[in-house]
Parts: sequence; C-alpha cells; structure tokens
Amino acid sequence: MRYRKGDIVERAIAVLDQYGLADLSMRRLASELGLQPSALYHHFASKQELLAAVADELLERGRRPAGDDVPWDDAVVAAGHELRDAMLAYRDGAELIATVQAFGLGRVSPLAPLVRAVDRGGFAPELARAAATTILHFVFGHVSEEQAHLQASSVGAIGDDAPVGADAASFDLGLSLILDGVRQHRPAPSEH
Amino acid sequence: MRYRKGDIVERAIAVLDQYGLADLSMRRLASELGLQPSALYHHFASKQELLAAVADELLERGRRPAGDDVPWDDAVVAAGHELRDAMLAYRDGAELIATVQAFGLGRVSPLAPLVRAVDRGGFAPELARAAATTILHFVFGHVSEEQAHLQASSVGAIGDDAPVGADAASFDLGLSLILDGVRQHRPAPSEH
DNA sequence: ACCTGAACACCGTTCAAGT
DNA sequence: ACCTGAACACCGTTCAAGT
Repeated sequence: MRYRKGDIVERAIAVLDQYGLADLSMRRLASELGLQPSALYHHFASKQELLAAVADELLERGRRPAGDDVPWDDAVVAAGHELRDAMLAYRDGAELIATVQAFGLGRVSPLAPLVRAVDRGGFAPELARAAATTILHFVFGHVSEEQAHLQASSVGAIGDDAPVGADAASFDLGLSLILDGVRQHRPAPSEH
Repeated sequence: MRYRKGDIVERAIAVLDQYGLADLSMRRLASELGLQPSALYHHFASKQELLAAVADELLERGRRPAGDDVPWDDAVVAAGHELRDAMLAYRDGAELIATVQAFGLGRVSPLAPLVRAVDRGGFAPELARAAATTILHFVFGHVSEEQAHLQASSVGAIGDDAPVGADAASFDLGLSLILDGVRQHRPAPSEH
C-alpha cells in the first residue's frame, strides 16, 4: 500500500477511462488504491495538480515522432491528428486536457507541436501563433463534441439516430478549412 | 419569497457574475434568494436545467438583429462578434455556454446564427455546416481563454506580465483565417 | 403552486498523529 | 517518506409535509 506519483496517475487514468471525469474524485481514487483520501495529498498538493499530471501523461502517451521530411501543412495535419488521437484514447480525454490547458496547468503543451509545425511554413510570428491557437481551439472543440456523442451513444438507445456531425471526416474537413486560410498568408518563397 | 423561473434565472446570473461558475451552487443560489435549496427543484428538475436556462438567457440578451444587407462573410463576422460579446458580458459566460452546448441542452442555439450567415454564401451544405461548427469551436475556445486570463489578471498581481495571447485583435485574426479558408470553397457565381 | 425541514450520499482539503 | 483517522465546510437531490 505504498505508492509513488506514477502509480497514482496510472490508477487515475484507469478510473477516468472506466467511470469518466465526473466520477474521478479524490475519494474514489483513494478507495480504488485502498488509501485514505488524505494520503493523496502527500503526493499532490491539490486535485488540480493531480489532473494536470494525468493530462500530461495522456499527452505523452500520444506523442509521435515529428517527421522532418514532410511539408509544413502535412506536419500541421499530423500534429492535429496526434492531439486528437491522444484525447480519444481515454474516456473524457478531450475535456480533461482542455480543462487543464484552460487553467494554465500541465507541463506538456498540446500547443507546442502545432506551433512547431506552423513555424516551418515561414509565416510572420503573430500569424503563426494565431494559426496554431485557432487550430488548437478547433481540435479541443471538435474532439470534445465527438467524445460527448460517443459517450451518449454508448449509453443511450441503440436506435438513437441523432445527427452525428462530429467524426473523423468532419475533423479533417474543418482542419483543412483552417489550413486553406493559413496558406493564403504564405510569404513569397525566398530566392537562393 | 415567492419566485417564478425568470426571477431565479436573473438571480443566478447575478451570482454567476459576482462569484463565478464554480461558486454558482444550488445551495448558494437558494440562500441568496432566501429559500431552502429544495425549493429550486420546484422550478428546475436539476442544476443542469437551471444552467441551461441561464445560458439561454445570456444568449438572448446578446442577440442582435441579423442585417440582411451585408455580404455573407461580413454576416459571419457579425455573428461571431455577437456570440463573443454575449459570452464576455458576464463572468464565466464562455465556459457556461460552451458546457451547456456540449451537453446538448439549451433551446437557444449559438450555432444557428453562424449557420444562417454561412448559408448565405451558397456553399455545399456539408461545407457550410463544417465552416459554422469550426467557427463555433474557435469562438468557444478563444473566448474561454480570454475570460480565463481576464479573471486571472483581475485577481493576480498587477505587475503580472504574462503573455496575453487572447484579445480582440487575435480573435479577429483567427476568425479571418478561417473565413479565408472558407472563401476558397466558394461555388462559381450563378449566371442569370 | 410554491415552499420548508430533514435526510442521504456524496465532495475537496487540513492536520495531528502514527510507522 | 508515506499513510491513518477525524474533522470542517461544503455539494446535488429526494421526499414528506405544510400553506
């Protein structure tokens, strides 16, 4: 019954995936570990810190090598898919990662890979930043909606023919829409 | 001490604006009204229903006449600003409206004005839908971030020179980036 | 129709004390 | 270093009963 931070994060991910973010409480996590709730505060200063560590771990598990040999826009699409896949891998992953990011917590930045990819296009810094955050907001919103529908349809009636509206195809469409816009602002290729 | 739904929603908005979404509890709202918590359940079946009614009211207060005389892309920008302003008008408005929308609650759709504006561009239905939801996700994400920073800087140290990154200018930039992308898919103008 | 009073089953967090 | 036990100040929700 003696745990390290990593063990607790791992168990928290299991609870998240099985019961969802709303049921990932300090008390429930403690009881899953056979601990008193107060024991968790030896490892994490607060629930928010615990959740930040969980979000970091989800992002790290989803990390894929960058691939330097593709054009900048393909790299952006790859970074978008990397983030989407990381979020979809566990129940409520999108909501968790978006929340942690909103509070400015977490040491693993979901924005950084997008910024790196966009930067390879050689845009003005302000525009590159705007492009990357616009894509990040799109990914957060789209995947949160996807995951909400996934959860609803796994719980609700099977004959539930509500409009889906958020799937892999519409994700790619939205992403390409933004990229089409970003491309309009390409600087002229340098001569050499 | 006899209230109607509208009175309770109004008071809930006051509590939201003063104390924030996290402190808008059924118990606190009840005590602000001089009621027992259980009394609220005579008017609303659950807290989620109450929050949906509050989100509806915020959206309605932000509604602006459509303006049929402007080009479709100006109408989209106007719809985006209408939504942003409605969210910014009260503390945590963005998070509240986004949450209610995510759960599929609320009878006032923040998406509808965007869809109407995009539709005036004569796009293929699938593309119009993708464009409108992409913009909606961008607005939710951007304004949530704006509001989080607003709150942080109103509470934190004054010398806090953390990068802002989410303001009116970057909102317009992000929105125009998406619109530039959407414009790429304009159908050829019909001859007549 | 609208509200009270009491209860149920939970929360996050703190803190002294134990090993 | 890691955990227990007990407490504090909260939650959302239900339900019988009152006017």
